[in-house]
Amino acid sequence: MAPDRNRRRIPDATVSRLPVYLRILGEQSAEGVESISSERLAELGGVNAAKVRKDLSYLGSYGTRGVGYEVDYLVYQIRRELGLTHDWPVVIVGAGNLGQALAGYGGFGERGFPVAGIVDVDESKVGTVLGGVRVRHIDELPQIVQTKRVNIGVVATPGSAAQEAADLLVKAGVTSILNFAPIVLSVPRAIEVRKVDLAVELQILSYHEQRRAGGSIHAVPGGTSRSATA
Amino acid sequence: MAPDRNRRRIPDATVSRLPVYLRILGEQSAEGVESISSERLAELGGVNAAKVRKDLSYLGSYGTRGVGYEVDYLVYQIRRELGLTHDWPVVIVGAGNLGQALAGYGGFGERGFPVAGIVDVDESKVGTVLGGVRVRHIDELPQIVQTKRVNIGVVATPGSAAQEAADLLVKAGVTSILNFAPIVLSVPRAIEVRKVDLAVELQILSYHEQRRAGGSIHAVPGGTSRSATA
DNA sequence: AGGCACTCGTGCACACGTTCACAAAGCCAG
DNA sequence: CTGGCTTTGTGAACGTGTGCACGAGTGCCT
Ligand SMILES: NC(=O)c1ccc[n+]([C@@H]2O[C@H](COP(=O)([O-])OP(=O)(O)OC[C@H]3O[C@@H](n4cnc5c(N)ncnc54)[C@H](O)[C@@H]3O)[C@@H](O)[C@H]2O)c1
Ligand SMILES: NC(=O)c1ccc[n+]([C@@H]2O[C@H](COP(=O)([O-])OP(=O)(O)OC[C@H]3O[C@@H](n4cnc5c(N)ncnc54)[C@H](O)[C@@H]3O)[C@@H](O)[C@H]2O)c1
Repeated sequence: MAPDRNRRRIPDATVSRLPVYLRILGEQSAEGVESISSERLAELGGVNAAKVRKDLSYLGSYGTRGVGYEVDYLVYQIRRELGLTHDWPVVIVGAGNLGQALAGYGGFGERGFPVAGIVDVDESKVGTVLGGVRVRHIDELPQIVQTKRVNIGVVATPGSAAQEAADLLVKAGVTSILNFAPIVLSVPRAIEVRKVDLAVELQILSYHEQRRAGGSIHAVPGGTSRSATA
Repeated sequence: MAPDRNRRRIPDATVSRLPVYLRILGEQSAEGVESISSERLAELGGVNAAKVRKDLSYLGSYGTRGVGYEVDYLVYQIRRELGLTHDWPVVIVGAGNLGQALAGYGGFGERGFPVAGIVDVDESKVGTVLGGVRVRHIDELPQIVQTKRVNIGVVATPGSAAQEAADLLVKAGVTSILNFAPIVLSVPRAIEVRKVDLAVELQILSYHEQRRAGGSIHAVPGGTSRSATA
């Protein structure tokens, strides 16, 4: 059945850049800019102009040759393609350091991802209020997911509890997971998982630092020439 | 420091997976496992076995055919390649929700990235103690960077202040930046920047959710008749 | 010693992503 | 209407990443 997920597939690399374009276009729109060229958008987004055009071409031919792209219309098209025409409530599992920071961060709701709930096993945390949301016991997870129609879950538990948290999220009906714990989650194939691992990021930076130091161990500050982006 | 330090470059994709292997190997080592095959490591890391072997081959030929890899030795080699043979102190700019969560997170120090300092412009935050580190005024940033030999800076300010924070980090002598603010930083070419943008991650998940619903939800009433003539 | 089972290391083909380069398309001035 | 200028959209070349398939070592068992 429906062997063809018929819609033209947008390359992963492009999907990961569309949110960046979207944010920039939103800012430009707020500043009253009505039209923008791929060149300018590329500059603001720190990418190549041809890449911008190719990325946008996957949405359709929404530019005007010789002129550029109409900002508001492009915002609309990207939002539509990303499924941002309506809110996606999220549920957070784990109300520790990170869960609290996430709950207390207004940027989520603003961008269409309101926190529908936050749950924890720790009784001492249940009942406290974070960012306007009351922490509830993890047993209430299924109920939250169902009544609030939550599709996206966030795992913010220690690594040792992350797989269990993911299992509970899946059982409750969540179909996408954003995982902050430093482990590889095992989930059914149909579940989309994205991982954010700070330790990995730092270790990648470490690799480059180590490599930079290659010849002589001590890095010399200063002396760097500013990149002249206009 | 032989000229041979001119080690062949390791592909980015591999560098980003080495930390994952490292964590798994550490766990295995702690459990008393002495030897591991590429197949098993691939399973634990959620990747393809051939990929594991190819990745590890960039470090040199440290496996034993017919047997596998010696866990502790591999840990040593990966740590060496990633530059994890010594600590890399980091400095955090911005002691808000996120900065506090980061400072209060022990996992950093454990993995070789101790928090050398955390700074903020907000006088009311200066002096408070987070995760054992006292928040200092941003004017003290250069001093922290120099006395603690910090190479890595973390930007955890609002987007509007992130470029300024990055500029100050660079001026203070930092050469790698981990950016949590949702903007594209402009820095000298020599500076390595990595970005962690939660909004982007959520929007990517949104894309897949929207796509999943594709068949049953009619998002576009009548508009844009783009037939699938390819 | 020889054979066998196992697993690494890697050549190769293919998929995916990036960038260049240019014709086509649109706008505007005169 | 024409010519000149700008910018898009995309074919094609190139680079990077992935995964199969298999030769080459290694250890064990008989
Ligand atoms: N805090 C950070 O800055 C940071 C940075 C990088 C990664 N992380 C990762 O994020 C995760 C959370 O970090 P943290 O600092 O918030 O940890 P934390 O220990 O402060 O909080 C974890 C919370 O999860 C709860 N919990 C434990 N088991 C649970 C379960 N089975 N179900 C539901 N809740 C459960 C605990 O009660 C606790 O409140 C960890 O995996 C950590 O590695 C955190
Ligand atoms: N908190 C989260 O869960 C979360 C999630 C995703 C992204 N982010 C991003 O992380 C960044 C920080 O988020 P937050 O929730 O911690 O914000 P926040 O407002 O709680 O904290 C920001 C801190 O930065 C300080 N600051 C402002 N300007 C500064 C400057 N020029 N120099 C030094 N410090 C300065 C402020 O005084 C404040 O303490 C934001 O860019 C946000 O978009 C946060």
